[in-house]
Amino acid sequence: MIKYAILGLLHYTDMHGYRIKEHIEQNFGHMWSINYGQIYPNLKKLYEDGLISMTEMNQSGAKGPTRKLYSITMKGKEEFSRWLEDSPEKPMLLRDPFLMRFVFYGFGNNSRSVEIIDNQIKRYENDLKRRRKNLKKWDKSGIYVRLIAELGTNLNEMFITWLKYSKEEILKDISENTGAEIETEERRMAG
Amino acid sequence: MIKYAILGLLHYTDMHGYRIKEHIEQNFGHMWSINYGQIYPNLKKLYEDGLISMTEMNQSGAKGPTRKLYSITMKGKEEFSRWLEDSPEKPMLLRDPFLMRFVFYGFGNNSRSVEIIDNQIKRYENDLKRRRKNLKKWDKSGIYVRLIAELGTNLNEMFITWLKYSKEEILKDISENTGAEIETEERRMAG
DNA sequence: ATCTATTATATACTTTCTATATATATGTAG
DNA sequence: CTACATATATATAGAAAGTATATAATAGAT
Repeated sequence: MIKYAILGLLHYTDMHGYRIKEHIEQNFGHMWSINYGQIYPNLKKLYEDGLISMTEMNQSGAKGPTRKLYSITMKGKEEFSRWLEDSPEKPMLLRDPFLMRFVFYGFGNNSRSVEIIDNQIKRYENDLKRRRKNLKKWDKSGIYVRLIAELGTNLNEMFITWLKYSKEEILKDISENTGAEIETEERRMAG
Repeated sequence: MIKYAILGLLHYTDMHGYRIKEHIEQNFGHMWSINYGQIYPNLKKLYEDGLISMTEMNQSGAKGPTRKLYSITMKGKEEFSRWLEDSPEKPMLLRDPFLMRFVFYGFGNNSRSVEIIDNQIKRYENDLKRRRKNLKKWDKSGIYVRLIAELGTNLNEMFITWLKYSKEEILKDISENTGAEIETEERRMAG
């Protein structure tokens, strides 16, 4: 899929690997993150397959080694279009180390869980602030990019609401079962 | 992370690989999916590291090759607890072949995009129906599992709302720029 | 007696992700 | 003026996650 993300970005303008990462981080960031270890091997493969072309830019005065500027070819555009109009095969995949832990918090220490939830709330409130500030910026990038940005803030808002609700529910649960909680605590200390 | 998911599940009861997959699909399904190719190598590794123990069950009358029943060890429980109380390092990762395409729909055919969006709406409305039907089922599984199930339906609802809103915005945009739309269509036909 | 379905394990392969090495130029602290 | 930090840029090894498929054993249907 990264392959197609790169082909998509090259529709806007020619880019080299480093710039592609910057671009993704600015535009998709906090929803999507990428790594050089994903970009460079993909560029290499795309080049070998003739989906992109390359020219080395021996820019004097610029920092770093010579840039390799990539450009999408006709063949690349064709394959991208085919992919774009395909029905998305696989369902959404949500992978979150916090949520992965959350399901198992019943086997752990309740007060530590509440602590971690508080941190998540802070984190996502900061994210939301930043998102809202940048929201207008996307208006000029076309309707689809704008809508994705709005989805980002919606998701963020929903998640914060759920986190706060969860915290209340957990605190209620703790105060209702104080005896059981002490028992778990003792078991934890013993283990 | 799959490693810890397995260790977590083994807190409930001893299980073999096939059962673990079933369990994950029933409980985390449509939010999380897993594969034998992920389970068996992980079980092997966990066993070698002494985090789980294994007994071969030569059950007469049962189908298939002998089951390998795994059980979490003290060492396993300790490592799991350490992980559980850790602060989640990495941010949420959302990977969706539909959304990945969506950002680039500006380079494609608008009516095809609307078609795909309609399919997504149908799909998530079915998901939501199923989720709501199963929601009560999780009440007995403890507060954290229940809350995760509620997050699932919240996410589902939010996404459907956004999809319907997006569709309207796109249709509005199309009717506002009919000239531009015809032009893109012509270009597409020529390419 | 053969075929299909179900239960179960295993592994090769690909893609994605993390970590780190390397090259070059600029700015700055000692 | 040298040494060190910082920014730009490419590259690759290795780990983790995900896909595809092979294999084995048994029950039940044709």
